[in-house]
Amino acid sequence: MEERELSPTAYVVLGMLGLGAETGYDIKSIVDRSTRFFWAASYGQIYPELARLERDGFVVGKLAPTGGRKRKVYELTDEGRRRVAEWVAAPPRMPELRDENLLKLFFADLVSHEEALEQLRMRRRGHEDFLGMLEEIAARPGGEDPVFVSLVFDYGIEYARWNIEWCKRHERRLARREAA
Amino acid sequence: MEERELSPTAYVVLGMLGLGAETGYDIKSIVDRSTRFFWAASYGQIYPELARLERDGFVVGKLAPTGGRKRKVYELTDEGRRRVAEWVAAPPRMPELRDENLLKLFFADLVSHEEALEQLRMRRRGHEDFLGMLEEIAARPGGEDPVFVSLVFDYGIEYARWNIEWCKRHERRLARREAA
DNA sequence: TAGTGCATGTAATGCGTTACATGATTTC
DNA sequence: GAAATCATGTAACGCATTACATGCACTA
Repeated sequence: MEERELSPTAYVVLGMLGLGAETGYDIKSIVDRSTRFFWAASYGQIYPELARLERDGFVVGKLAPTGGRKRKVYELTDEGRRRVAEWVAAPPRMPELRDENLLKLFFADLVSHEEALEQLRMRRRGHEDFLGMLEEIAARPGGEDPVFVSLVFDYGIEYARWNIEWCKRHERRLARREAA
Repeated sequence: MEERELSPTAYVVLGMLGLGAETGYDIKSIVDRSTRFFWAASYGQIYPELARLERDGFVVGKLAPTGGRKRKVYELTDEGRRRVAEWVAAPPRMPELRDENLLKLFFADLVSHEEALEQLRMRRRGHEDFLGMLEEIAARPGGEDPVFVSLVFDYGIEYARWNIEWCKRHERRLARREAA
């Protein structure tokens, strides 16, 4: 009996249930405040994924309407819990990110030096906005997050700061070079 | 007349031709030594994309076999050149990376503290290997790269180093916490 | 009563990977 | 003579986004 491979998004669903999410809607809104920056998920994935995971016995759902409003709450089964834990502990793959803005920078030799430098500045501003957004989320009241949840949140903040510094440094360098 | 939207991968193809690549094979091997780390591309995308781009007038290809070996070299048209340049100069989107390993870390509260810490260590090692790979590529002889090509390469190296430091810092912190 | 938030889902389309299939040329 | 590299492509499948469609509950 082969174990079906699960997609990262399937693990997001399982993981969020593990951390206390109850409904599909729940999962989506938690994702939007947390993992979205390094792993997004849409309703178009979440609901069908919940159905598949239920079919395969990784989660169980029961109807729990609030008044006349349809609502289905899910829980991990032991099997589901085992699978997420297995995935979490498994060795990571080679880092491979997907950053369209970096791609633009890579090809910036195809435009004028001034436009290229401007792209670098825009990248910096993008990360400044990103940092602002994270700080706003951090400022919102809310219960204490689990250790690794806040660790990763902290990663986001530091990542943004590091990017801002990196951009500034190279903005200066390339501006000097232009003059020289 | 609406302008067809091009995918980031279409821009990779156009951009690589702009930087001197000639064939589909060429594009793939340059991608594998450069943008792969933040934007990969496979033959299954590159060849059909070249065909579409030719159909739409962004590139022109001509057959240029080497001996009996089939070979088609492509060039940007003015229109193609205009489109890449436009894309390169356009404002970037909100940063959004896709990092499965960060996802694992995010859910690490679902496993034991020891396993979670080990995941953090594995992340560090992953970035150490990544750094090693980049340094090896850097050490290989090869002509001078364009300014922004080497800028982005440098980004990769610094990104790896920053990640290693970040992991080390938090490994120490979480190890202390465990003792306390 | 209008707007926002809670809640569930589907359909169309497009993006991307993997595996497969083929064959010539160069280098060791 | 074998292995690596150059070279082109297709087919199947799965992943992900976007837009659409629906409707209840709460609050200003």
